[in-house]
Amino acid sequence: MGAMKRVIEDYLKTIYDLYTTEGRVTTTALAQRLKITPASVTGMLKKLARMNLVQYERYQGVRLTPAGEQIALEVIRHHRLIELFLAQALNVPWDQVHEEAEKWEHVLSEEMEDRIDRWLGSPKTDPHGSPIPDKNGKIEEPPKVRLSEVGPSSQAVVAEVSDHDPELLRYLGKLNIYPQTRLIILEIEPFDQSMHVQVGEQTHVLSALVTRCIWVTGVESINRSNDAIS
Amino acid sequence: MGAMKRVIEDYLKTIYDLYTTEGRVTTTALAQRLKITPASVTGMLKKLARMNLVQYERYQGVRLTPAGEQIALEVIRHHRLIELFLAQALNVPWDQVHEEAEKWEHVLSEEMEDRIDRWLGSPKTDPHGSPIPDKNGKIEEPPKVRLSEVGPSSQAVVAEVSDHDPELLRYLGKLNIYPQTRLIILEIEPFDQSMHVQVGEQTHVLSALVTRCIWVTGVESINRSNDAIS
DNA sequence: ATAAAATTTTAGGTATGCCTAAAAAATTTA
DNA sequence: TAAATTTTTTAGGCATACCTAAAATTTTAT
Repeated sequence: MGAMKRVIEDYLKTIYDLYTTEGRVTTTALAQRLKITPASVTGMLKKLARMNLVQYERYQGVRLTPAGEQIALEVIRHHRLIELFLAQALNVPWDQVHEEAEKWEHVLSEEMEDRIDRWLGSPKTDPHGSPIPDKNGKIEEPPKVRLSEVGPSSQAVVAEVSDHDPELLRYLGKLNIYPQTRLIILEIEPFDQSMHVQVGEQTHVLSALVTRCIWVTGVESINRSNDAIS
Repeated sequence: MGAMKRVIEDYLKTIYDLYTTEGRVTTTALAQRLKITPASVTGMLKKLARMNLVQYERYQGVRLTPAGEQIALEVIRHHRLIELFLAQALNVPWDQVHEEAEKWEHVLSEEMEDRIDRWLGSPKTDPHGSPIPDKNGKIEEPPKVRLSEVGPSSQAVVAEVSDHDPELLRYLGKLNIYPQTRLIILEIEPFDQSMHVQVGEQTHVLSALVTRCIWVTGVESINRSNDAIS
């Protein structure tokens, strides 16, 4: 039982991701993410439960067991190390590294994982700012909020950016918005929540669709009457 | 028809290899290489024939069609580029690159293939001296002979070394025998064909098992009475 | 040339991961 | 709270790549 390594790893990784972002992992959500039918998901969850990788009760959703979580974190570590390696070693643009890492993550040996980690100097985050779990599966999730939650007249630093849509990443790249970039939130249109944001010397207007995909830390409001805004 | 990319590519690659080294590709030989039963091979060959990747007639062995050969050469190109990239970018010892490349070769995108090729400067051979097919599937096989075929009192240059056995590669590494290494064949024991070979300043005795795994070019006999051998 | 041996194929079967359609359970709405 | 809706599961199937055992064919030996 358990021949198709790739499939199992994709289930566990996706369950981990849904659990940490949504809180609850439903059959339908998994089916959508994995692009298969809910019926197939139910069948597979039973198998994963028999392998002690997930805790599953009918109609109650799934959770990872410690064994399942360990595998999920290993795959995520692979994924993020590969993303950063592709970006740094081969100069692959940040909007392309995700798709490739989706495939490489399942075939990377421990030995190569270690070598890549050493080559990169044991990095803490990938090109999108996502934290890289360490060898023991420990992952540091620093507190962060969506840019869409930040009020006007404040500043913040980009922590992480959604990595699934290459189009979004190319757009942000054009705007010079990357992890670590300092943003100044000038004002917010009440009508559609679009946000006037200053990046370096330039000002951009970001739609709510975009600000929801950007996570920031170190939010501070700018109270003093500002000298050179107008 | 044709879901399991990895399996198909492994068949085609193995057929290509057996065809170029043995001349004829039998069901049993394929079964041994792929570590499955001959019955399974027969079944798969029928499928590959229906996909127009091989030419197959019962009891007559297989050959690749042009379409099959193209895929085989693409996989081989992936494999050898990856081997060299691992060796050069990550310092992976030459006895370990093969195993990793066996897995990576099936998940490498064209885009990354190109990037790796450019990073390496469009190399002609992999770490074991095997020629790397170009983008169009053209592969240059320079004439070469097994070291075991070379007579005594001659010199030659290592062209290629069998890459399947890590143990052998570690042994050759210890002896400083790599592609491009100049060898001087001093004498050959008539009893077991073991060969006295000079590498740089050192002399080693290589068993026939080893000399059959080393391919050389530029064989020249050394006729003049030599000054400093004894 | 025929018998013996080896190779290859056929026949029938398994596990896997997916599917559709229908039934069961949970959730939402009125 | 009951009815309507949505979600989830069950039941039954399909293709894939593999297997074993037996039959067919080819090759080798005498």
